[in-house]
Amino acid sequence: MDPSGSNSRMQPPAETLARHGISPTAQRIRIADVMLARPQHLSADQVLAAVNASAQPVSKATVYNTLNLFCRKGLLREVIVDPARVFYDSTPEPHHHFYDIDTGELQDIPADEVAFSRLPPLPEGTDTDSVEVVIRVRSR
Amino acid sequence: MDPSGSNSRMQPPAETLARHGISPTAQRIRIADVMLARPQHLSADQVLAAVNASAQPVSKATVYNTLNLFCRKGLLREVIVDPARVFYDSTPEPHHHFYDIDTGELQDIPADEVAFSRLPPLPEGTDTDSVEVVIRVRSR
DNA sequence: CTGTGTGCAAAGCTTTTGCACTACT
DNA sequence: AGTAGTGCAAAAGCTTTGCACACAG
Repeated sequence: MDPSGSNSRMQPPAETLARHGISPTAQRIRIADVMLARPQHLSADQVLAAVNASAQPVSKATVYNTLNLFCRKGLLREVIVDPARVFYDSTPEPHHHFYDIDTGELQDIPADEVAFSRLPPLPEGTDTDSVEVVIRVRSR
Repeated sequence: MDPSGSNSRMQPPAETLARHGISPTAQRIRIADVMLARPQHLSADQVLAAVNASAQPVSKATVYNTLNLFCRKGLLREVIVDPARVFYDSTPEPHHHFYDIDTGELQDIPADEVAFSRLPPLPEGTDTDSVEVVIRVRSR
C-alpha cells in the first residue's frame, strides 16, 4: 500500500489536496468531499448535482476544471466506457471494471482479481501507460 | 474462424451487406468500401472525409446513421477509448487494443495474444457481453 | 498589488433527430 | 402507391474557453 497517496485513508480533503499539490479552495474541497467519500464512479453531471445539493452551488465550469485538475494530479482517474460521458473514478490505483451496458453502472474489479497468462509485446517505440480490462455485462 | 460472417474475406461489399440483412444502397456500399477495405479504426469524421474524397459525397447524418446500423448488425464494432470520439473497428470479432495516448492511434491485438489466468466472478444477475483489454501506451 | 481561482455565458465538437425528397418495390 | 433510405439543417448533449470579478498572499 501507499499510505501517503491514497484517498482510501479518509483524511480531511484539504490535506489530501495539499498533499497532491492542489491549493485547497472551498469549491475544490466540496468537490473532493463528494468524489473521495468512498470508491465510486461519477460523471461530471452527477458531481455537479451532488455538490449543488449538499451545499452552496459550484458552477459547471468549475466542476469540469476541477475534475480535470484532480485527474492531472493523480487524485482521480478517468474511465472511458460510455461514448456519451466520462466517469471519474475515486480509486486512482490501477484496477479494472465491470460495465453494465443496460444500466450504465460501473463497478470496480480489484487489480488482483485479474491476472494474465499471456500478453502481447508492445508496439515498437512505446511504453506501457496502463492495462485496463473492461468486462461489459448485461443485466439478466 | 467463421468463413460466413467475416469481412476479412474481401467479398463484394454489397454481398457482405446483404448477408448481414442490410439493404445495399449506394451510400452504404460506399461507406462499406471505406470501412471494410482492411482491418482499421476510423472515427465517423474520418469515414466522412474518406467517402467524400473518393466519390460523390455522402451526408454527415447518413454516415453516422450507417455506422450505427453496421454496428447493430454486427458488421462493425465501436471502440471507446477516447473521450472525444468513437472509433469504428472493421474487425467485429472479439479482440483487444493498443491505444497510443500521444498519437491517438489504435492498434489491434488478436484475441489469442491475450490470455487470462484469473478473472473475477460476474456480478449477481448479469451475463458477459464482452471482455476487452485496452493497453494504453506512450510513444517513447 | 499581484496572481490564482471562480463563475457565467458563449462557443466547440461530436452525435442525434425531424422532415421533406428520392428511389426503389 | 407505398415503403425504406437519404440529405440537410437544426437540435441536443457534453466539455472547453474567455473574460471579468473575487479572494488570498
